[in-house]
Amino acid sequence: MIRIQKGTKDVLPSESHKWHFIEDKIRKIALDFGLKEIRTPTFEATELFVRGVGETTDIVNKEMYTFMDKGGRSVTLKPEGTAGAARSFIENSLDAAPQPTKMYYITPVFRYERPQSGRLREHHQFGVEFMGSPSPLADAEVIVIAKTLFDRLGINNLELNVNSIGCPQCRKKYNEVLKEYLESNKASYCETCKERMNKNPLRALDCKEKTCVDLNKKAPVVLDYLCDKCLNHHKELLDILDYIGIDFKVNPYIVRGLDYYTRTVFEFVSNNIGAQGTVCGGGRYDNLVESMGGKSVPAVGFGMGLERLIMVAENCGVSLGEEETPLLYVAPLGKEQYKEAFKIIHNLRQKGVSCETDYMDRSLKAQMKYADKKGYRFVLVLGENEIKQNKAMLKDMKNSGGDKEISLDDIEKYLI
RNA sequence: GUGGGUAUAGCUCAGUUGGUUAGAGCGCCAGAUUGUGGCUCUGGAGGUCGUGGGUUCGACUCCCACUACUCACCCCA
Repeated sequence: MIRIQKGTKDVLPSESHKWHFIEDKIRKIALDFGLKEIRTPTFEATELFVRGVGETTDIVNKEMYTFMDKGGRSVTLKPEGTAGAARSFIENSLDAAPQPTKMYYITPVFRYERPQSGRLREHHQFGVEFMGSPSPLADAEVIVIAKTLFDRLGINNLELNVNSIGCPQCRKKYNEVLKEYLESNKASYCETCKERMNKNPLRALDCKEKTCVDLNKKAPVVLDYLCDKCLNHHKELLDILDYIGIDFKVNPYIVRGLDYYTRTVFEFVSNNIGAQGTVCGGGRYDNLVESMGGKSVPAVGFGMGLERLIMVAENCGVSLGEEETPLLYVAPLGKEQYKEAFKIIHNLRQKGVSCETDYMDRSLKAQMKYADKKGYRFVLVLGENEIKQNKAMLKDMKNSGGDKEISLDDIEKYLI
């Protein structure tokens, strides 16, 4: 038997309705917020992600699905959604349309990692990208979009963490000070933090080791090193969030693992889906479009892991809709009635009625069981007499008193 | 890439100090006076006990290796 690939998942017929439910909510939110969907290819030139996501990131260094195609091109399965959206924005001159450009997508993304709870090699993201506005109102609206989805799904136990990592100028200054502090306490930090000092000093602040946590309490904080413009941007965002009543926590330790972020970074975190608790992560990326060869276009966005979202919903008892059930099951009694049953359902479907009949050659009793298990609301029993008289009993499966005799000519009128 | 745990029916799991035909519940199929679902009862199908070695008269059970799954680290949604 050939088995499914490591870190990938089937969405089975019994659970696909959950995805439809969430996708419907997302599309409604897109309408409410003025977002249009963008669909970019599943694979792109490897170079796009190397330059977009950042050469030093783990995603690019060890997690990409990269291969040579038959024409000798190096291509990569998208490891995130922003780079492709930015590429398309530039390539199609989307800045020629009224700005800002507000886009969303629902897409699979691929990363070669060791799977664990809440982490897959192929997962799906709902992403939002706002291109063209430097305003903290754009940051706020992006955050509100994510929050609105959680609210409309009934998920209310996520914590919003907000931080600013400044622009390249103030971040550079901060990185030096931080590195100095880390180095001066190097002996006391854990092994992984010692490595982080060179690779990505900010990450050391997020360490969970007790000794590191204690040391970090005295470490310099990014917010103290922001330039005036970055600090104002940050303050304005917090002010807006406060003003409209969005709960959040300023968390100077949150750091995103993609190089393109500037200023605002944020996460919605859950504490009941295991170690990988970040359901949504995003922030501002004011330099990405320009660095990829476009104009200087400020932007802000997020990615939300849909598998994680479903885990959160299920772990806190939130319903993700119900399986849709069809309307009418037509049960033929014998060989002579099968063709007539098939014709009846054929005609009803032209009128938009969802219906089904048997072709497993089952007894009436077995057909009744089948109709019950599949959740049919009505069953029409079709025997020799019924066809002769052009009348049959319509059985109401939910309410046994509701059975009635109907004409076979206008069945659809009786299906409520 | 590193560490821990697990592997028996489609699913969830029992299986005694190693003992001969490997079990249960759920699900699936069929039946309970022959044209009526849900509840109940009866029967049936379905397993080379993850794979390969080893110990033993005998291994689902003990040992080793491999593989897969899983949780965690790193990192990320």
